[in-house]
Amino acid sequence: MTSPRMRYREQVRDEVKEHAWAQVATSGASALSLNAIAKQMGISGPALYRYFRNRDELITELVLDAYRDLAATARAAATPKDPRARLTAVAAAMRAWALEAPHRYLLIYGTPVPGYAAPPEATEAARDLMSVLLDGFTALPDGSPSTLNSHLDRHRAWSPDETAAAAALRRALVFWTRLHGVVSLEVAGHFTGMGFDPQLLFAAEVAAAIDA
Amino acid sequence: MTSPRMRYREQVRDEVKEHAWAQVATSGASALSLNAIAKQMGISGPALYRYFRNRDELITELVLDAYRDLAATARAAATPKDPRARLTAVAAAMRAWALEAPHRYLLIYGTPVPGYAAPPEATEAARDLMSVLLDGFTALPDGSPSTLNSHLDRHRAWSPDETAAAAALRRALVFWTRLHGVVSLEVAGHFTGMGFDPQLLFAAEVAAAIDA
DNA sequence: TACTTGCGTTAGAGGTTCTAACCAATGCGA
DNA sequence: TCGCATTGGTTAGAACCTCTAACGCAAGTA
Repeated sequence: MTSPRMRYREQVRDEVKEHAWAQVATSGASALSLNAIAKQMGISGPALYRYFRNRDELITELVLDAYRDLAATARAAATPKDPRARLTAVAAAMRAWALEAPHRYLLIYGTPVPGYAAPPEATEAARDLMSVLLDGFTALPDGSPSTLNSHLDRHRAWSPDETAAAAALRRALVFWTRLHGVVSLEVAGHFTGMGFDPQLLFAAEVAAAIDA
Repeated sequence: MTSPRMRYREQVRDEVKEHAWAQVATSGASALSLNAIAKQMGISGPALYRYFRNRDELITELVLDAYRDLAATARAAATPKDPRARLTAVAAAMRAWALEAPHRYLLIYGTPVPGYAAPPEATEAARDLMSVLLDGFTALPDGSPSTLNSHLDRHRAWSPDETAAAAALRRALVFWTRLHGVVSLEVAGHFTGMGFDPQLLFAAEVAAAIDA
């Protein structure tokens, strides 16, 4: 099924994406230029439109790749048997992933392009990530009681696990938002100049979220 | 000191900014076009360069205005005597401010433009905002003990209040990151389609942060 | 009243995305 | 093995964008 043409096509697409990532890393997604990528590859601008319908499609692919990579990274880090240690490891892996390439994280969680709708595959990857978190919390006692529990019990459409306890849903959600709170401020540079060590704040928040 | 020319200049600058805000709200900051603004104002493109050195300078002004407005909004909401009620009110006001104009919030806390350095006035406004939070927590008992406290006590350069207790610093910081965690995901649309009510999650997180 | 300063203009350079039209080469079916 | 459709490259060009240069008019100032 993989005709030589298909193979070549995939190869070129990958090469384009590689250059795109390099450009995103240095100049951000908003400055991504198909023309510049073409020039780097030694071909002429419009040639790229044989491989990507337009700039948005390329960016969408990058977003999707990032989503899937983050989910895979989280899942790969979930090795410890003890749920607490597992969640801690997952959190650390996610932060490391974000710091490794800040703009990759921001491509997912930063300013969205208005009018841009995330493709279904993105929500799928998001669910996959959530299931890693949920897996940790279902193996843990309920945590402190919360009025949120019953609400989430009634609105659990987003949950990757139909049978998960409401308390686990709540804690996974909170884990996510708190982790994102610290990491997103860190990668966006809002801590620079403040003087403290973000790592310590992060660790404290993760520990608190695990017992929330 | 306000010569008629100065007055006119300020008036035009304000009008430009108004159009810029409208454009940011609908198409995001990355799509902001000086040319389009000029056309809307009935003048020709390059004329705007008499008022703003370049596109970046305009955006910087928008960012600054947003920063100051957020800080002022938070301060204005800090009316209740009871510190808990005060912090709750401040949090609600900040969330409302974000939801009122998502792109205004994202202009501050979203994806930063690489190579863009926040002007000193921005950090000033950030400190002002922080002082509102700090004011709430200094009026509250220390909360749960944390290893972070001593670290922050040693790295308190960012604190608007020299004499604030380390525990208050920690809790203000945590309040900020948690609030941002929920609000930023909400305004970026990451909760849409999940089905639950972000308001309830927010309220729960604020309550938890106040007692952190 | 004379003059400097500031604000507007158009022209244009150089960048972008993306479409249209064309051509060569590649791989596939007959 | 040959013919041909498909694919991937090309250039030209339209319609945007930012920003500079050069110029002229109309203000406020001395």
